[in-house]
Amino acid sequence: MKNNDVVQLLNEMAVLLEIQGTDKFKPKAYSRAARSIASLGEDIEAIAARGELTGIPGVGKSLADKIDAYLKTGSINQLEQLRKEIPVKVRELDAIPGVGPMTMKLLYENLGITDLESLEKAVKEGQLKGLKGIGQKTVDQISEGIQLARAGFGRTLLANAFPIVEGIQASLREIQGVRKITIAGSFRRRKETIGDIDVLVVTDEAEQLMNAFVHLEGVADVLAHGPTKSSVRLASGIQVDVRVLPADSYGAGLQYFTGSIDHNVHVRTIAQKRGLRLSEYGLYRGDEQVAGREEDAIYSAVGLDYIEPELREDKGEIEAAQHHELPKLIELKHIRGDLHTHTDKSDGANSIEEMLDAAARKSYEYYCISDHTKSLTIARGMTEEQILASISEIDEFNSSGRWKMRVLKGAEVDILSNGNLDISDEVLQQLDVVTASVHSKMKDTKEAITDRVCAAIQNRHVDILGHPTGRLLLKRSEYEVDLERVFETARASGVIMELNSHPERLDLNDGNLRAAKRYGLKIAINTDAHRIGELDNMQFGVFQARRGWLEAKDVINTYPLKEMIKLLRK
DNA sequence: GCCGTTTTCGGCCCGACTGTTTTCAGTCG
Repeated sequence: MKNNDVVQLLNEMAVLLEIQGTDKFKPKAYSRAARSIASLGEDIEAIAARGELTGIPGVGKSLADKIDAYLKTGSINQLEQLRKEIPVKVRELDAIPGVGPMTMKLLYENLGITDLESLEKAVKEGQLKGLKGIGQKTVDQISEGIQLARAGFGRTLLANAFPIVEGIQASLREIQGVRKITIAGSFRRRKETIGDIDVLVVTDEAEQLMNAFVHLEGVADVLAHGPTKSSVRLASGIQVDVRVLPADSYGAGLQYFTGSIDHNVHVRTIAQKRGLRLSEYGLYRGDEQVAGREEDAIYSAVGLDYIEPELREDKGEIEAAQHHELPKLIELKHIRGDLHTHTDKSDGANSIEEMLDAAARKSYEYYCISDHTKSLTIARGMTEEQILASISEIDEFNSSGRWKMRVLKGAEVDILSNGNLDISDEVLQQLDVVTASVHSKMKDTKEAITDRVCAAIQNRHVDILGHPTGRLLLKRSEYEVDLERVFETARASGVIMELNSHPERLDLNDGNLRAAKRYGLKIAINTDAHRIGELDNMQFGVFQARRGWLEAKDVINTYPLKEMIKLLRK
């Protein structure tokens, strides 16, 4: 997927245009488009192929042409031209906190600095001090920033942010005067990875809170320390921002700090058109506060239905809210079972009984055991004989009455490089749920992988396509696959797409879930649990499903057993 | 460069903090 490349190029152009300084708003338009594409989820090449680039918020005719040019030729003329005029390695310098376009311009024009290396040299030789607006503190900040840029402070998996957030909340709660603590930002929007943690606090003792906050255990660096806004970097690298607001502004603050930025800009523009002004302090007509204490009152005062945080990406949710057409999002309580789980019969850590006991504690109505199959030797995949033995075992479990829920017989079969499955049809037809997944040759061409997947899901025994893009967040990008063709084939064959809930997978992602829904496909939210604790990952799948605008009816494992079975292929 | 219950031109969200300044520009979210 080239989405990230396009994002980087547009961001680079935004900075270069800002350095050029001819038009104040053009760079903003480029950044906006970049953000919009960054949060797409869907493959931008697929969108371009449909000729729908201008359907992306913030992308008009001119940017669509540039993106097209990049996808076709690998370069954008205007960008090459800009790079010639201003040979600053924007992407390198932009990674330094506190250094923006104006600083880059100053450094380039006065000292000829174009990259991290030449900047570091200039700092060491003491050339920076004396430049207009640069004092010792700025030099120190840049010096530290160079190290940070080199270290590359990345994003954090949503699941990994949970314990950090809990720790912060517990510490802040102890501080005198604190009345309310809420985590906003991308964490509240349940994005698959988060860049920082935004904490909103209502307190009677703002100064005391901020002093305590910047001295919390684990704080490595204080980036800002004011009476209403402070910012630190933890030793773990993650940045935490705290905002203090009066109780009367709590709802407005929550709305504002939950974002996303594009969602906020859009809502504020609507407020403006109604003669109102919206900030984190409230919604105002002149000096009079119209709303502010409650978040939902902000939305209703500007004519919008309440928008769930997971939808706040300015991807059509505001228009839907105006027309009372928002989806009624799926919730964890709707889930009646898990259709993709492992045991120690393949590469799981727990026995089948241990997994079933744990699943039963979740009051599931059904639960499917789906261990790997033989060609995945690294996972000790099961042979046909072993699967047959496991089928008898599960039959016995079901008749024993030991577990109230129905135990379903399944397998996660391997899609071989020729598109065949590694288990015979005779065995597959005896299973209740067959999930087919790609685990090998992920670097094949797009055409080869797409052919392979499409061939596999046309096998009439396949019910679910497992983790359809194979990505591992922050580790491995998705394999090249034409999802449109896969969705088309799945629709024709009645195959269900998996939303794998593992925090590193969350595959399909939000944008692709929406695309799958457009194709009329049903989704199965599964944990792919390899140990008891991972059964709890179901919540992350549900978060992602919500970001993909899914309702309970779109997800097969929200249906009662009999209806769910009917939704599977015959 | 984008965009439209003020529309195809003329707008473009809003505020906090910092460092370097005597009133503000730059950066960030």
